[in-house]
Amino acid sequence: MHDLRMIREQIDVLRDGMRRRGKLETLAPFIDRAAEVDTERRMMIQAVEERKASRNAMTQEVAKKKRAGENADDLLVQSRTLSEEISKLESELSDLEAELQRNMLVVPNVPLDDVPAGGEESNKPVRSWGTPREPLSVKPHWDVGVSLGLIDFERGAKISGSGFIVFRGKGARLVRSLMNFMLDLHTGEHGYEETWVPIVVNRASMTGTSQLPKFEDDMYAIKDEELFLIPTAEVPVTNLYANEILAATDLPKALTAYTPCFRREAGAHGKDTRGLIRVHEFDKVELVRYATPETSSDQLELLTGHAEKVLQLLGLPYRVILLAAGDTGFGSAKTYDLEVFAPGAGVWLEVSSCSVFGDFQSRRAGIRYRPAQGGKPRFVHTLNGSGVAFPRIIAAILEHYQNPDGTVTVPEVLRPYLGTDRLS
RNA sequence: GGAGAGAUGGCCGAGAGGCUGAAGGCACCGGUUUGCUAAACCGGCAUACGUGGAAACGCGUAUCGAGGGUUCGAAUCCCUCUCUCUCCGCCA
Repeated sequence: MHDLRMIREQIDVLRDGMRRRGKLETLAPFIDRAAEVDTERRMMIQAVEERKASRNAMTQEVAKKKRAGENADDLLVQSRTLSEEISKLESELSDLEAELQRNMLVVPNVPLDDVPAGGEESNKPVRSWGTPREPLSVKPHWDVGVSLGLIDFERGAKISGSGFIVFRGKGARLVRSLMNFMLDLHTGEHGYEETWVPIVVNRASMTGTSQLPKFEDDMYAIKDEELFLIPTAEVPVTNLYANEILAATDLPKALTAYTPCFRREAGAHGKDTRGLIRVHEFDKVELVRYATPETSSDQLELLTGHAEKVLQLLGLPYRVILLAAGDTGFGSAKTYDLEVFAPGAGVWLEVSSCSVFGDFQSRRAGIRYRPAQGGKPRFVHTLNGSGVAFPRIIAAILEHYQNPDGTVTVPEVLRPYLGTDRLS
């Protein structure tokens, strides 16, 4: 955990941010307490360091006397007393730091100024692409997927549980095709470096990208190991440069990764859970960018465009929603959701969430860069977005491309990967 | 899983209780000099926190894998953990 200090001038910014999220009432006590603790902490640091300074002086003096063969017993006694005081004050100091951190870790990021205040109802459609089919004019994907032999829900539930999916035949190959198509696009056309990362990470990584401590219940943990299954490749990929200082010439840095993602979805039972809409394990290609503070807003537009490109090439109608402050994720400063229309289920499905985090994650994870003219290291800004999540894309394909006879036309870009132009 | 060795600045590498934020070298940056390049020489070159300052920068504290301990004092001694390497076992 790197840098969660309360900067006194920031209190108003934090409070305003929480107000726009509609969370000021619940979070103000934490912010106010953090500010108090921070003041105490600074005083404590001074008290400790004063004593250390005089102890150091004594130590030098002792060394000098010893070399000169003089007696230093009085200094030894004084120094010992000082050391006892110091260790007492230091333990108080570490209590204060723990308390500061506890308070700050539960405060979400401050939304950017152009993020609408309010909750979900204030989400703002930004643009849309393509023409959706008539709602409920086709069969839902859970019917077609099963009847075409692409998805085996029962056996997924049998071997793992509800919300775990088995794809078979062309269905399985479709998953593989999506992975290759998306990675090829992002590495070939959009300049991302492909990475292949662990899907099990430690607590520090989970805290670095701000999944912890808030969302521990949403994660699968490996018993007795302090390891977690990742809910998104954002976690391992963003943490790749944790506690490092990058060169200015490294920025912007663009990384992509395919991974499975694991989410317990605690408390989400019964809501939009049919078929492939909400599952515990799913696949996703993720886009991660590191940028300078000056460029991060533009980088969000760029990254969102890269995710949109996937949907355009797949020919799936979608819309882009700017999330209101209250609906924006914990660590995000601004988020665009990409939703595709699934005409069989009759719903818009979020397939990507593109966010800029400012220095919220990089402070926690300690990701910095050295500005070009050799200045002090600064925190990078981090961004990420799905590019994109598979199951809902598969749902959309099975519905949007469904023919009257129940077969499904394969989007052109996938044909080379899937080896067929029709699922039947 | 068992046995052993190790972890020092961007890199290499000394140091083995006090005078070490850390020798020396390399890399890098600035300068001098020499037709250019190169070389030589001189200088600079970690991070964080606290504090003062408009700033330049100053002062203090901490940091030799991490955390604890011993000691007046720890890179140096002790303990725990993590990671790396070698050998053995097991294994996709």
